[in-house]
Amino acid sequence: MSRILITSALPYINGVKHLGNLAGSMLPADVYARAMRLMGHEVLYICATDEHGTPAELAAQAANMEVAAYCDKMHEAQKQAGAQFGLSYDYFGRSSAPSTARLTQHFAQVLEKNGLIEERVSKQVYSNADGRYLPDRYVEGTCPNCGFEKARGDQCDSCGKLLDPVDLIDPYSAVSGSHDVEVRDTNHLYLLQSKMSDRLREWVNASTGWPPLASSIALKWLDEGLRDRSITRDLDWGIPVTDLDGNVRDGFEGKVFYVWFDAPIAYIGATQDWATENDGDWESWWRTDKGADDVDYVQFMGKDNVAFHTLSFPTTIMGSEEPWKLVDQLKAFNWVTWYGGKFSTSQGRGVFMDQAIEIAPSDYWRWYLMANAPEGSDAAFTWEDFQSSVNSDLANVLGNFVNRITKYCVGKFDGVVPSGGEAGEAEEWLVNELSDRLPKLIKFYEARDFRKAMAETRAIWAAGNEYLTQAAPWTHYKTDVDQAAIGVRHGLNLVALFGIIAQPVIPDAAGKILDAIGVPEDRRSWNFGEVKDLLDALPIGHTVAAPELLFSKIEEESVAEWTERFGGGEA
RNA sequence: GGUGGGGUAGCUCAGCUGGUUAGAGCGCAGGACUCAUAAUCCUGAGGUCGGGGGUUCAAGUCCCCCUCCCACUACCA
Repeated sequence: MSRILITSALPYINGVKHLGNLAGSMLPADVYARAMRLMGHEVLYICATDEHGTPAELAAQAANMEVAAYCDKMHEAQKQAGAQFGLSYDYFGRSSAPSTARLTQHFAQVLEKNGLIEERVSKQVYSNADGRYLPDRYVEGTCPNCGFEKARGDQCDSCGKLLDPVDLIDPYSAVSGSHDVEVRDTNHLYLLQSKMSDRLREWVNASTGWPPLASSIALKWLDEGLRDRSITRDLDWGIPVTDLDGNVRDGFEGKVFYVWFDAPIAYIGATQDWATENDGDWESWWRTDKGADDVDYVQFMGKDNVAFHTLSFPTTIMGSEEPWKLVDQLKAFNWVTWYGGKFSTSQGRGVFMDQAIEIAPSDYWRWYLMANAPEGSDAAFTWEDFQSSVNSDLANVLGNFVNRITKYCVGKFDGVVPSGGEAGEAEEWLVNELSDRLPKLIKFYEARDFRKAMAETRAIWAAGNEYLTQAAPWTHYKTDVDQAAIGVRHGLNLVALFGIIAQPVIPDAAGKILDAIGVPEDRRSWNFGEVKDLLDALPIGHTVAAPELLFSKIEEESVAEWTERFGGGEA
């Protein structure tokens, strides 16, 4: 038994997330959380919406809403989408909650006291028409290098050169289009990450079990030299910068913390809110002096978030010199690509969570996205693969197995688990197969190797079909009902086992299977023990039902329709 | 430009510190079975492991060069 703290990278507030976001952090974290719970570990799975920053303000403006109200609305929308996908958060909080604000202000003060934060003056473009400072990417103008007229302040999309917004010719606001912009001096707090380089490198080098993707990105940044980052912005929406008395710091009116400073802190804030609402003890998860030293902390994220989780946030934690829990394991994912390109919110490319749930049950998506998780490299999404995964793995291998044996039992044995029969070669083969595969399945889950865990899950399901072919109860039934009975009995127990191992990834279908077969709640955990006993776990005489059809197949017409509707197949 | 990740059977991908005839799923071909969602099971055909050079008794696996794809490049999250 261990205590495992799990967080998935905070989904940003400006819209319902697409399947790439789901596959890269929330879903694998959920599957892992479920598996660890089944193995008897004490799990706390925390997530939250990331609500601060310029895009939130602009999205609210576009929706013609106040930012706070917009965030309220989108938080609920994301919470609902998560619930529809069965994401089993222990708590789904918000980075805009007071808890995170207090912690953020606390960390900033402690870091400044420790000499890791200092105030500096920088130049920033101010738009008079918009009444706001503009982040680099919201300033557009003519590229000084190639003459492209819609170059962004941070980079020219035409020639690819990195730019500084003050170099743009005839700059204008990308928000309003106004050319009434000017460069102003503005003071900000800087996090002196460079001072932490050595400690961070030592820590990264000492970390084991990180995927190469995570450690290589962290080391790359360290090798290039960490730059000191501004952690405040000229915005209204966010966490105010305060002094020791809790008042707004002098000269920081109209400024707030940068979202990437406070977002990871929301992991802690959300845990506090979980504790408040559930009579829990947040300190035992986050304070190493209050019991968190035995916690195994695992973070899930897309590759774009690695640097923040391996460098920026650890700087905050370590630099505080307070006994906060640091991350132990990171699981970083590549992208799910959409017909050769990226999923894109702005261009409406790809499938979003709310649309996905409309066209297929969550289990279908969960299985497909995990079986094809972008672990080693980017993974291509195609409708044909989705169809093939669902039809072959879920409908044919698992669904049909459950269906064939339960219906046969109902038809020939009145739905009662039969006694009798003697174990032979088929049974020996099955025991060996399961004895070999179940430990591997557990190992893959523990190592967070999702593709392999799914392949193993499928292989175990397939072994059930193979066993039935060998045992052939329908053949024995004609001459020796007892011999047919052992095949049916083991088949039914396999149904139960298949449901049990399916729980982390396809919880809805697994629940239906286990309910139909009558496996009580307290017998659904992953304490496998002797394989022989697993095959006789259901009591003789116990009544089972044939569940409703678990998975209906995805027809060609659906694929065609979705391809048409979502624009899949374009270059 | 820099950095990182990729280029392995028709498709999607495994192949850790180099070592017997390079693997899986899907698809395809043939066969078996008939309990089942025309499902399942068995067998098989398919690869000069992006290209070239090198190290080694031995390289998909290490080194160099070339080439193609993707991501990141820090005030976008």
